[in-house]
Amino acid sequence: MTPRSTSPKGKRATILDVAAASGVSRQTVTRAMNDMPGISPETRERVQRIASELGYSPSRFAKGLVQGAKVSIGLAIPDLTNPYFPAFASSVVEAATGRGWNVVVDDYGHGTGSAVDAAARLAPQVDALIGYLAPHADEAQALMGRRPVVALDSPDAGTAGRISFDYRHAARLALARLAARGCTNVAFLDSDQGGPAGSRSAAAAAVAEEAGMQLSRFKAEPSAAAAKAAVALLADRADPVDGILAFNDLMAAGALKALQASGKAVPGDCAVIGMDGIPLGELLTPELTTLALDLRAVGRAAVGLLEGLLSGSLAEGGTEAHLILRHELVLRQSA
Amino acid sequence: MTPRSTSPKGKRATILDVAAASGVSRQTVTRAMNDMPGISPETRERVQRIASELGYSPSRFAKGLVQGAKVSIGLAIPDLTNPYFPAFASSVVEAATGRGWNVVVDDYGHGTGSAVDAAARLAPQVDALIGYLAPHADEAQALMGRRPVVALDSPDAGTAGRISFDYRHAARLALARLAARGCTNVAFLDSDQGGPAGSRSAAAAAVAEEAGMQLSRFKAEPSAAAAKAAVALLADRADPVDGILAFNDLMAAGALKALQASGKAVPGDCAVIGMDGIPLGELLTPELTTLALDLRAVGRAAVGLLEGLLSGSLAEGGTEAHLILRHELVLRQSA
DNA sequence: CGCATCTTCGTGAACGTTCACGCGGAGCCC
DNA sequence: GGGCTCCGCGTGAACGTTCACGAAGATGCG
Repeated sequence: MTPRSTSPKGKRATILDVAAASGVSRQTVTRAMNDMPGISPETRERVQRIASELGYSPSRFAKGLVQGAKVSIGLAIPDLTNPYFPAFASSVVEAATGRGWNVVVDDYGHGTGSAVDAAARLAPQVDALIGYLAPHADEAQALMGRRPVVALDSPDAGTAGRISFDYRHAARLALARLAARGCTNVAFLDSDQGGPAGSRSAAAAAVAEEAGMQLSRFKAEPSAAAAKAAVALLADRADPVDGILAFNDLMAAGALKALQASGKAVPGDCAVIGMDGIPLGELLTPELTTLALDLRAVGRAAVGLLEGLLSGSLAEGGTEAHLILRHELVLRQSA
Repeated sequence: MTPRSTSPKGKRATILDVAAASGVSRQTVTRAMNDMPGISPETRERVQRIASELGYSPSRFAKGLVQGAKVSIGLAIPDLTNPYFPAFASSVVEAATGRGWNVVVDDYGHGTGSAVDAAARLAPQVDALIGYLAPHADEAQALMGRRPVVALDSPDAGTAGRISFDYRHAARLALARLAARGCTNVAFLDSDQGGPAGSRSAAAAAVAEEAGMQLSRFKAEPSAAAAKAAVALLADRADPVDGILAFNDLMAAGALKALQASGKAVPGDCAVIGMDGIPLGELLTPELTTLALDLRAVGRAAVGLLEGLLSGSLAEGGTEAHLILRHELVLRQSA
């Protein structure tokens, strides 16, 4: 098949190998491979054929070194298994691809790693970083040096860019809805992770206080299974809750399962509102009312912010590179 | 803050800038940055401080060029929005990270792109490729040249590695279950995408024929919403189906919604079996019986295969680098 | 003191590619 | 035929880093 096959284990073919085998110079090989002008069609085709036979593919390092790199960004995500993050990642990848950038993904959720590990892995590989980095956003920025970092949900981080969410606004929408339904004993089903997680429940607590509503708080791991177990305990109490606002849609899904298992009607006996608006919500029974985020907008915003920072058009200390997005209440069946 | 700050728009600081500012040579800077021996603690610390002040971060291209690259692999995925793929991607990322590799993700589903576009974007950036590439796996391998490609669900592709699934086995499990439940009018809810998609329905048809079962076939886009719409039409027919085997879990979820909307009991009036075993299935009502894949095993297998191909320990033409995985029937409520 | 040894640091070379420029020959016009 | 342009192609330089080696000074030992 291959006339002069380099040994499978030997060094990769370089442009010089191709040049020698073709009887031309480096530059002509370059012209052939990159479809540049200044080369005869026959030569181009011959060189391309020989390159293919030799299994030559140009070194991305050499190319990047001389050409000034294609931008590649890192995406640090806690857990691709939680449906929220792929939805977000998808929009980031789309926006980045549209700009001709590529995306290196690191999921630091499995194992015992933290966001810092992900940042450390990504830092030598990328020109910029987007990620859910709390509570280690500052360390991540340090690892990246001058290169821009966009931290999500870390409103107080010292990163070049930030995207956070107006949880007060979200809590207001949700609690108003629950109040309108006549709920009087509402629980916030919180994540037991530290970090910015707290801001969701803190906002809910503050808003409840403002509104004179009573709001209890329960914690569980931010997974459907853990939420289900936690709500199962909750449901059998003497003083049952009649409304649940969950940390995220996954936990809300677990809550629905638990309520259903204990024979409670949703939203009749207990209304449930989720948070973030992942597509999963529509498939549940009953369909999940949720504080939805325009997930594609989040990704677009993150990449757009990064673009501004990379190009330097956003002043570094001057204008705030801090976007605050708002949730919107999507009414479905569960509340 | 920064004594001699390079202008925000100026070229990035190089190792020479750091060397000059520190009054030492390139090599000493290298030693300081990489924690190599042969440098005094004071010098090391001083150089590191100055490097940090200058915002210096080493060029990954220059580094890769001289050191022989860190492996980075491409992951081409049709649609991160479909929960199956993140589940798969997650395990690939985990396995790759464990080996010190990094993963460049390309989602070619949004927009009008095909797997070829993804491969073309990834090819200059990576040392190897994993992906759902059908029906263009061969073009992808061509774009990658000698570098190994592991194609999933493309059993006949000419790629260096392949991972495919024993759909006959899966169909046998599912149809046997439906038959045991007494279903006599079973439908296969198929994806309308071409490619290897066909092999799922073809296997089901063949197995049904063997078993003397009747099996009709309906197509829809492989999304929950489209499946719901398709099944809604199905449900009102004179001769209603009493069992549905779906192309994937997402379509099965849509089917559940449609049946529920038309007042049919699941599994009483119509049993439903999904395919692939994504976590979503457990959250549905009724919980979805499905042909589950060990998703983490799939990712591990793909990365492991790639490792063998990269190291050359798998002969190129000799032993088959083709893994065939089997689904397993997970009984839940829907069938 | 003489010599070896260790520590600390610097210099040439190399990695593989593209960019800027230069050179020879063919064709054209006057 | 002289000069011009255009086509096809080749040569030095540069990108930023690390590797291999060597040099200068300090230290130790007999």
